[in-house]
Amino acid sequence: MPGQFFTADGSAPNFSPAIHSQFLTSQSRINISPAMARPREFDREAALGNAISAFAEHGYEGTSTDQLLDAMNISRQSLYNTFGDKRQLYLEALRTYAAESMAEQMHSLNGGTPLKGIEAMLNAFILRPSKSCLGVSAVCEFGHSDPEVSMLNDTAARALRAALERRISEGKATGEIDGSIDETAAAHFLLAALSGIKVAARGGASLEALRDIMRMALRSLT
Amino acid sequence: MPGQFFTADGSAPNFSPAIHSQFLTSQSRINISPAMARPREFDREAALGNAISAFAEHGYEGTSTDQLLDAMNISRQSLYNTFGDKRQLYLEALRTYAAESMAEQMHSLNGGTPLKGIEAMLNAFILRPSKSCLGVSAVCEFGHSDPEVSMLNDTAARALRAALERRISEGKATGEIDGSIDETAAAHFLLAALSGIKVAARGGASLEALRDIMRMALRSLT
DNA sequence: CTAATTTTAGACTAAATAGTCCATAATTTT
DNA sequence: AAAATTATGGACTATTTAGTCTAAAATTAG
Repeated sequence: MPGQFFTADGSAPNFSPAIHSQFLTSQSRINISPAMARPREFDREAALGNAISAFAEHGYEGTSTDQLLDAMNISRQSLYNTFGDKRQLYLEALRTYAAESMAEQMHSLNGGTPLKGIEAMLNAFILRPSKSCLGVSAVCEFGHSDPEVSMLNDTAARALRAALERRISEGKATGEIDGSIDETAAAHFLLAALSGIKVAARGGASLEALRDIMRMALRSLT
Repeated sequence: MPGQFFTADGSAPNFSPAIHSQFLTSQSRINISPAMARPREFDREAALGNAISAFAEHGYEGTSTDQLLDAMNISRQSLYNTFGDKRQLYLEALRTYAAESMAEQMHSLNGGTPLKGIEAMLNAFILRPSKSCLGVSAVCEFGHSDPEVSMLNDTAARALRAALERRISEGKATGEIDGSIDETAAAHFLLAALSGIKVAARGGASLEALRDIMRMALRSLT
């Protein structure tokens, strides 16, 4: 099928344009001539997941390209061909991490009653095997000095706060959450409580300590 | 006065042994021979303070020696003579930052009623001109992978939690804080709330948002 | 099979980085 | 004033880093 979009491993073309448009010229993945190329041997998603872990563990500046190659189990050339450069890889890692963790959090948040949903959202992180969060890492490393990084973090935070506000309103309506609470304030607070849990976990806090934090945070809603 | 301890600028000898013993051999600040040397022209504390700001703003890996020189306003040689190397400078910065912020927090915490003290402690960070915290930065950058960094952070956290527990007990006794609250859990929570405020501030949250977080955190105590 | 194309591994490059060295200037005791 | 000593600035070095290039292997269409 000449002229068709193509990915080596047979997976979906995956042309989220915001992500990949920048690579198109240099990679020219559009096939015009007849002969096909050797397909990619590694799993792009898996490699990206390993990059996410590496960056979350050591930060952007603290992760060398050699470390990335090692963690991702791909060759140097594959990294640059597939992900552009270190910064583009980082931005894609952050974008992907934000999307994935957002999906998980939304899923937890929207299950059960409003209060149970909020509890599940906080608890989801506590139950996670890895205790490092690329989002918090990025905020701490860059503050709001890097516009692209900030944009990704701000967008994710805004979406999560909006979802929290909706759930809090709902909880107020059912009486599960104190009617005098301001939704915006509570949403800010719960996001901060989640960050607090993440920082504590990153510092080596016990599961019991993390549960303490969660329980006390929930107390403020009733 | 031969054989006497000496600091160039006439300030106190400042031999907190835990801090400086490591430099003694390489610096040999003990004066035996008669002639005196040129005194240091820069203010050690001020230079260290600037290093703290630089590290807090960009992290350990993200701050180059050139950036440090620039921020501290000293020469390359002075940095290495006075502080050892980049890592020793970082550790001293972290140690000094921890001591100073601990002193401030203790001061706020122990003023007024227990609840007012806790509020003042949280509010102290909100009111601070600089919104970056070297402690949180270090935890996020290194997790608990670096023993020396971890030790400094853990010690500071333990001390602050102990102080919080005492104040919470006091508040329970006076009835200002709900008697059913577990001191340890509440101390864990308040420290996490402070971290949450710091991460939010680092991400560019408004003062109003930070106050929201503080108010909601205090709500959980009553 | 052959041609076309891309992956992979590893050599290579240019820049940045941490840390050292050296000559000069400055300061204090004798 | 002279000697001793140390701070300073800048040149210097060795290492690491991000990123490029090359050559061989692999894979698929024709």
